[in-house]
Amino acid sequence: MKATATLDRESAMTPENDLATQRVLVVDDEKSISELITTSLRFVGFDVRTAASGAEALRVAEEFKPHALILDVMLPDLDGFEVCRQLRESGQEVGVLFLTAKDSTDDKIKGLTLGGDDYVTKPFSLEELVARLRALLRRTGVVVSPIDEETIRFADLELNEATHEVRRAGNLIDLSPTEFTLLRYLMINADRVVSKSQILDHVWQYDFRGDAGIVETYISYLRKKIDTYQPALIHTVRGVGYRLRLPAKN
Amino acid sequence: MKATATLDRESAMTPENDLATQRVLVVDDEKSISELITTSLRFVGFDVRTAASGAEALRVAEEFKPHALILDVMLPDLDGFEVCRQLRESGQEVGVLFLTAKDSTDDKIKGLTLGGDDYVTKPFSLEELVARLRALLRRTGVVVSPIDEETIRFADLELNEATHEVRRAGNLIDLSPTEFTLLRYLMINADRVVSKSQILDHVWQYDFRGDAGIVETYISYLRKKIDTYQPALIHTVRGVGYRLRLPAKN
DNA sequence: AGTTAACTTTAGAACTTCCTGAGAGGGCGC
DNA sequence: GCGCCCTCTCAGGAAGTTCTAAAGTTAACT
Repeated sequence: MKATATLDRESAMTPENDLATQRVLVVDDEKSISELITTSLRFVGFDVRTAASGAEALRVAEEFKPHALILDVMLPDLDGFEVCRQLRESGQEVGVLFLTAKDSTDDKIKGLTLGGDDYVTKPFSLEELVARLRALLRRTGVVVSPIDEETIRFADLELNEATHEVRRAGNLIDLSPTEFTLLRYLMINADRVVSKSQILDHVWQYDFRGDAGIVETYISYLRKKIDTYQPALIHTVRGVGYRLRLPAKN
Repeated sequence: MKATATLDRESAMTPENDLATQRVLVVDDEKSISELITTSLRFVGFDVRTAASGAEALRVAEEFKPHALILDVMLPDLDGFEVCRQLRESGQEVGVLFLTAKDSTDDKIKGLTLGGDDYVTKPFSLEELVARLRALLRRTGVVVSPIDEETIRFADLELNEATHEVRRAGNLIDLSPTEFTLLRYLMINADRVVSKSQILDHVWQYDFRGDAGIVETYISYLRKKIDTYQPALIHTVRGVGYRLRLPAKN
């Protein structure tokens, strides 16, 4: 499931194709987390390896040469920052997306956004993680895939990943973080029906234990903000899910 | 148990089909469930084996090399996720369709829809299960079956799985979930007579306890929606069942 | 032509799903 | 530590769906 890319003539049908595939090393000692991330990233087209400790990460990185690391700050041996430091010292150009606990007040986290790196707090939603990873790779200059634009458009709706701005018919619309992620998910899947449980799985944090009713509430919020314009774009497919679409021809 | 012999179109064996036959391993400790699934999958052309525990699943998988697993999460020994993990660890590329109770809120389920895997909640209808299994095999890149488009067509009827849109002669038709599943079943079996009990077995959830009269009612609903156009496509074969066909006969 | 079984249609009761408003609770910034 | 924004739960009502049951229609067989 890679190579969604337009194949340029030199690389078409050859192993060089794989050169466009971005390599990500996931470092976390919690198996369930690293599996969740790995599966998801593989599906959206990354080449993924994992490591369960700082030492292992350094070992794997040396031969895998990842374009980016997803790196838990809390590791059994070295901490994430130390792994990052040693990696850079050995001359590897690599973007790092740190995973940290929410209550972490570590100063080191600050200032990361000055460099190319970034961090995501646990628990995260998969949509969020993938979006941040892509933004990081974009910043650190690694090749970008076609589905990796900064602005997603559907009809007169625009959503900008970089600025987090959303516009309908040119008018700026203010969305909360959850509303933003939900709208992005709908836009990525424009025209397809997505079920409430798919939405829940992608947009909400992986440890959310409530029921799918929350999705209805947020759809309602979104409609109030974006479907006060004509025509309505968010449609309910009763018993199945929701779908972003233009008024049906006929 | 029901599961009468349903000879769907795609089970007609030709040598080409044979090469493309996909292997599915069904893992469930409830015999009635695993038999129900097995019978159905066999009739739609899959090569099926079963296992009643996690350990057995791993053993069978090793020599059967399935393309996909249908895997109950609740197993007497290892849980479904552990089976999945060990399988992947041993290097087997395999898509997994998990079966879970409706109220299961297991974290591990999350992310499956981003990854290639998927899950179905019990009780399910066989049409649903097969549709999801096919979608999964499509995603994980295993051989593609002949009817593997997102839209199914018959005469001037179109049914799109992704958008859930149904059109007759280009006109959009609004169907309830049950009507949609019933029409899909008729379309998959276009030109072939399907009995009321076959329909009941495939379209309704396996724990439906009512009688086959419901099928007549739903056929009537469908006719009102799709056979108000000429020519009528849904035909009764008295004493046998129903058949989707064009008037041109022989 | 009459009888019977098979099928069709309709009506409506029971149920499910969806929408929305109100409000509790938590976190963050001022 | 106060207020504001955001998240989430819940509950009532509206709308849509499912299913049963009964009455109407057709076909098949004598």
